[in-house]
Amino acid sequence: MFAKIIIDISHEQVDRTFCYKIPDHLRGSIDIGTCVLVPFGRGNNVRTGYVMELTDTADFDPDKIKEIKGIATENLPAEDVFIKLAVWMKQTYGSTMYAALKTVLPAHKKQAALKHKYISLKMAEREAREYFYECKSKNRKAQERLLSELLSEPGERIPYELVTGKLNISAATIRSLKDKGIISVTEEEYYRNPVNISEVTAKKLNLSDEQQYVVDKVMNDYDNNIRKTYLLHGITGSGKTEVYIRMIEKIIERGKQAIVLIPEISLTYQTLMRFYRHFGDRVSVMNSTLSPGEKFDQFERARNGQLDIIIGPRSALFTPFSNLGLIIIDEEHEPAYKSEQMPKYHAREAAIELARLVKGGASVVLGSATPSLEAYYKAVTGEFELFELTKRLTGGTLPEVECVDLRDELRSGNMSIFSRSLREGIEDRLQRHEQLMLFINRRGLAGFVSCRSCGHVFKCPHCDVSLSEHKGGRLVCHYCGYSEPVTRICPECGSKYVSAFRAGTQQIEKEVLKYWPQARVLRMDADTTRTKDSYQKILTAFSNEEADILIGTQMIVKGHDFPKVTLVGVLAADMSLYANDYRAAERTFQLLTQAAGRAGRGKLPGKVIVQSYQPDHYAIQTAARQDYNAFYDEEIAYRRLLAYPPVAHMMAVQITSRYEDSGISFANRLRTILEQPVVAGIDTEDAMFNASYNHRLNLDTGNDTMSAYVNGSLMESAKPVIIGPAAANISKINDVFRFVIYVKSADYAILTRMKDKIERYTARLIEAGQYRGYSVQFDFDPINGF
DNA sequence: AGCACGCCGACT
DNA sequence: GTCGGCGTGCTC
Repeated sequence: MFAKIIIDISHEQVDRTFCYKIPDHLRGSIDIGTCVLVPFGRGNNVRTGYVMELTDTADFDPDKIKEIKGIATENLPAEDVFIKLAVWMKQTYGSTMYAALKTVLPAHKKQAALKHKYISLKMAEREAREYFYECKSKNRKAQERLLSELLSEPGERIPYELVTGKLNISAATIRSLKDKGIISVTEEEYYRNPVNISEVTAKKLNLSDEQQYVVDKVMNDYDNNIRKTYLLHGITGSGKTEVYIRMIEKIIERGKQAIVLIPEISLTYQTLMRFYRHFGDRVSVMNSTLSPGEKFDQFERARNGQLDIIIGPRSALFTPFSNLGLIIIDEEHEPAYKSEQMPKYHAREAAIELARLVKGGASVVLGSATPSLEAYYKAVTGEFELFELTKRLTGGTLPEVECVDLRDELRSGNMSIFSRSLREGIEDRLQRHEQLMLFINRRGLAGFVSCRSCGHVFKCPHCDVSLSEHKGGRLVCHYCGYSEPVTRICPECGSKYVSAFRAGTQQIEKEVLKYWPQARVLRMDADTTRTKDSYQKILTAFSNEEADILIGTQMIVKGHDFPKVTLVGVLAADMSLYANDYRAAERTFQLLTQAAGRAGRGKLPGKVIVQSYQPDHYAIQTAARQDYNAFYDEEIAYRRLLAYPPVAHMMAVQITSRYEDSGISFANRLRTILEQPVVAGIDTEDAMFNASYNHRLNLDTGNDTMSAYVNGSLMESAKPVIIGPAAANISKINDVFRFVIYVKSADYAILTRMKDKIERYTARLIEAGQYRGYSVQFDFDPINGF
């Protein structure tokens, strides 16, 4: 009957839906996402708009509702794809259509001028001057202001913004002067380009057999019209970037364009330069430091065919190329690919969906030295094609890794943060004038509590995650709400060395200077990198050997070459192991592997010393051996056992409330909604859900052993498991209380259905005016805690 | 954004 | 009274 439509005007005041009637002859051909023509405003000017919602009831004065005029046919094909992507996002991750649309159409917010408008005199100067005096005498103040400005510099043109801004002249005044032929408004298009290199200077490197195989396979598939997702698992230094560049070259030869996603632009400056040197001004970059205008212009350049490649963070996915052929996601495992705003989409999944939606389809290439469990799982099960790059091209050998047991150190009376082995190593490097890095793993510093004598960590008995110490003197589990009182005596060994372990970069710096006052130390953490270029400055200084020791957090282990570094010390490697989420081991492995990859990149052999209280933990052991497959096997078994992603899926229902009590009771009400057995016949959607749900539960396992096993394992967890509500990880922000319910199921579609149920419930509450001070958000397969 | 409505000063 | 510029507010 009615359609809620977003009008295609980039202005905040009309940035919402308007309700229109669907005429009979258009019924059936209008769906969510359809681009329609509608009369808008007092003049009933026809504008394009996007259908966001179809409803049977109008929430507006029926007499004032206008009819949809028709369907916009000359719509940009790229835009169409993005509307579909927005619909997919809304359905997959749960958000308003408007939020999904805003995410996907960044060009929609056109704050910056694509064209610069100028105002100049059209009339001859003498005539204009006469008119100016006329205005003066007739008290046409606005016209007088404008003309006086124009006549002060005849022949000059004044920027339009200056006229409407500083001179405070309304558009109506300008229009009337223009209609009288006194002034003319000229528009000049120009694009800002953040890349200032236009020469192609890179020389072609010879690919190794491994690299060449990947390029050939992907391109052969492409030419044979096979579109799929590839996972490129290549150890650090195995030349992934060169593979990307070669594939992009070939995609461009076929008249297609490519998107390259990278986690954080500031961290990969060298990589960026390689792309610039290869593709000159056919490549552009998108990142958060660009102004909205620059961002908009890059999208326009892409739309107009001036670009072949865009490099940027996850939002670069929404670049409106007309013939997208390839999407590359570098460092695919990085958590930055998951959006923290609604819709909480994952760039990897969104890229795959986008590749499916674009005309002719696109290929997706994921690259990482330490692939996410998600990607590797899909590679193992055959959904992605796996490539391995096993040889280091940079020549350096893999470093020797030594694991130190900090419990032993304590037992032999060493209370310092440096083990004897690490101290010797530092001493040695300082004497030989070689460089070293000290890496503190600060992930998961939420205050896990452990025994420094035996390494015992306090864990939740139901969830296998560590407990966090809360102010109230209790240890609390953030997954299920379990809590127990804090004890200061270890239940395992009876020692009194139980504490929430904390250590920061400052303490390490202090400690270093205590032992080696002559050492030149650089420290890199959130404090020292607050200003704009400080990050690059510190790295450059260290690279120029202005310091002997670089101390830092995660930041220092990402993809930088320091040939003089021969020792990397990892202090407290297990800090991130007991973060209270199921991805703790995966993150630890990734960080340690990256840290280890920093040593011995030049001619000198490297050494890594890993200190931890749990040196036997598989994440530490496998990272020390640089053995991804062994890590994967252990980790996937754990995920399977506890039905965590990627084996099963997990939906976090995140609830906020102004009041603690009503928040809890609201959360509990949501739980009962989630628990309710779905009775067929209540409504079609629920009936459909019920059918698919039962169908999935009764599904028989196939004959094939592998798939039978996978299905069998999935079968057990297809029935949704509801955990909570519990207080969120951060239980209160700005006096708003936060709660979370987790639902696990092997079947993503079941979770989606449950999300829809909640959405319908909250919609009903809103209608009844009983939804005061709450908000509900969804996070599927969450990466960041709530 | 873009349009019309209505207020207000100036002129018949 | 009337004409026309200019600011304001609304758009299904």
